[in-house]
This record gives sequence, structure tokens and C-alpha cells, in this order.
Amino acid sequence: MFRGANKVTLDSKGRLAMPTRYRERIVERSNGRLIATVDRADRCLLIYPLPEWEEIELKLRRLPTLNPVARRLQRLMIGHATDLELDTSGRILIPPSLREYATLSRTAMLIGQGNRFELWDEALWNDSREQWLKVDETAEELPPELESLSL
Amino acid sequence: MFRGANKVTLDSKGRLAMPTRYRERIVERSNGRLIATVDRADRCLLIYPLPEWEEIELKLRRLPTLNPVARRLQRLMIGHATDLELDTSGRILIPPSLREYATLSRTAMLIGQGNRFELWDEALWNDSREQWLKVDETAEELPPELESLSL
DNA sequence: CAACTCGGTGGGAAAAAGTGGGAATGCGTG
DNA sequence: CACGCATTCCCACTTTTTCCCACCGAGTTG
Repeated sequence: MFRGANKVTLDSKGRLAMPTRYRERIVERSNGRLIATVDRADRCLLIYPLPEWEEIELKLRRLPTLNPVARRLQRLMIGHATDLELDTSGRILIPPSLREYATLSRTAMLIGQGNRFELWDEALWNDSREQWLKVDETAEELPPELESLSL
Repeated sequence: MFRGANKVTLDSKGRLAMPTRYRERIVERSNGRLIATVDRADRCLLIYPLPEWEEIELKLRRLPTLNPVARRLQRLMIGHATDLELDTSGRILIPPSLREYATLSRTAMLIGQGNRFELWDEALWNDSREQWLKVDETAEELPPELESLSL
């Protein structure tokens, strides 16, 4: 599975070099085929190996079409899903529309999150992280799943 | 299990020599493979043998993705989790991003904490320890789990 | 007391990864 | 049909990372 934070750069053509330690896994899992889409809560992109995405898309499709929240989720996620492929030097090309959505400039952060990656503009990632650290300090109400968590 | 506080040094490349008394145990437990990630409350790093980490990662992954508190925890912990390996002279390489997070300079403290280590900048460790001693003097309210604790 | 061993430290060379750009190909358009 | 724009493919350069070896100092032993 994918973990860890990687500083990456988008070149002038919008290409992004996938860190090599992930490449082999991506190739064997999905033959280098990935799907990028938008995150519903934050201005970042989600990047899935194709088979992972197909499961997610199925789950999304099964949601009740008449529920407005579900509908919105479908439109955002399925509506922005874009096929990407690793080129011969292990890079993927992020299309302009997605680049804009996530306000990606030259330096970005690629964050491993288990079955997917998140791609953030570097500055936004740093700011958001500081926020999360502050919020968690104030020890707000924890959901029951977390109360008993021992790390 | 890991115990004790060790003064360690990071060289100019960010390498850290694991104290020898832990090496054998790390090698037999995880073949020298470790995971470092950030602590969400303090500016220090957590270092787990790989199998220990995998349990934790599983727990984290099972949390509901749509819950913001859970999401933050996943992003911080899985998002920063980095594979480390003992090299031939028993050192691990702490990547720059984690070094920055924990404001690690040349001298650091490696603290055994049972199933993991904590890695602190030496100055920050000393200051924090003084703080904890002061706070505990004021004998604040104890949570119920601690009331019955006998040491 | 010298020599050896072991843990820790530093640095250099080889290998690999990241980066940029140019040529070729394909597509849409005038 | 020809032209221009955009995309893709490929090559080459630069930087980073990794691997390996040598040195230093302290503690131990013959």
C-alpha cells in the first residue's frame, strides 16, 4: 500500500515524476494506469490505481440517485475522473483542469494514503497540516471509533 | 520491547546510528525494516518495526473516510509514514521532510517506548521534560483510567 | 602498556533518479 | 490539402541517493 509524503515538481508541461519506490507497485497492480479525480472536501486531487478506482466508482454508482448529497458526490468524483498513464520515464501528465482545481503550481506534495495518493499544492499542504495539528491539540470530541485507539 | 533514552547524532546526510543494543532485536523482528512517522501532538517522530506499524495502519485505514477527525489522523500518520532500513553499519536515514517536522538538528534523543521509539530534538526533549514535571506538580484532574493506576 | 575489537562517524565513488528540452507524431482547422 | 498547435516520445544532462570503505576513539585483553 502507499504511504509517505513526497515533494514533487510539475514541469512546464504539467508532468509529474512518480517517485520510483511506488512505480513497480503501480505497474504490477494496474499496468501503470491511474485515475485522478478531485477531493470533495479539500482542494487536492485523489489518484487511484485503476482497479481501486473501479471499486470506488461502483460504490458511488450504487448510492441513491435521488439523495442530493449522494448526487453531488457522484458528480464531483465521477465527473472529474481522468485516466492517467505512466510514461516511459515514470511520469504522469496532470491535465490543466485538475491542475487548476487543486491550484497546483510548480512544487507539490504527493501523499500516500493506503489505496490512493493525494496530490496537494505544497504551500496548501503545509498550511493545512499546521491547522490540523492545532485543531487536534484542542482535543475536540472524538468519534467513538477513535476513543479507544491505541497507537 | 524498547526502553531507555539514548543520545544520538544525525550526521550531515541525516543518518542516525541505531544503538547496538536494539539492533539485534530490530533485525530479528522485522529484518531491519522500520517505519518513521510524525507524532500528532508533539514535534517528534515515531519509529516502529514494520510489523508493529502494519497493525496500526490497519486500524487507521478502517476509520471512516468521511469523518474529518479520522481523515486528519490518517493524513498525518499514514501520510508521513516512511520506510527506513538499517544499513550495513546499523544506521537509518531520516528523510529531510521528517527532519524538518521534528526540527532535528545534530544531536537528538531516541526514546524507547515499548513497541516503538520516539525521536526528539535534544533541546526540545529537555525543555518538554521540564514542562511535564512542572505540570504534574499542579496535580490536575486525572482521567478515570489513571485513578486506579498503581505503579 | 601495547594491540586488538567494537561502536560510532565521515566521506568519496558509483549508481540511480529527477529534470529539461527537442524532435517526431498526431490532431484539428483554415 | 497544408498549416499550426498540441501532445507524446525519447534522449541527455544534472542532481541526489546509495553503497562501501576507512578512520577515530574508547574500552578490553593479552
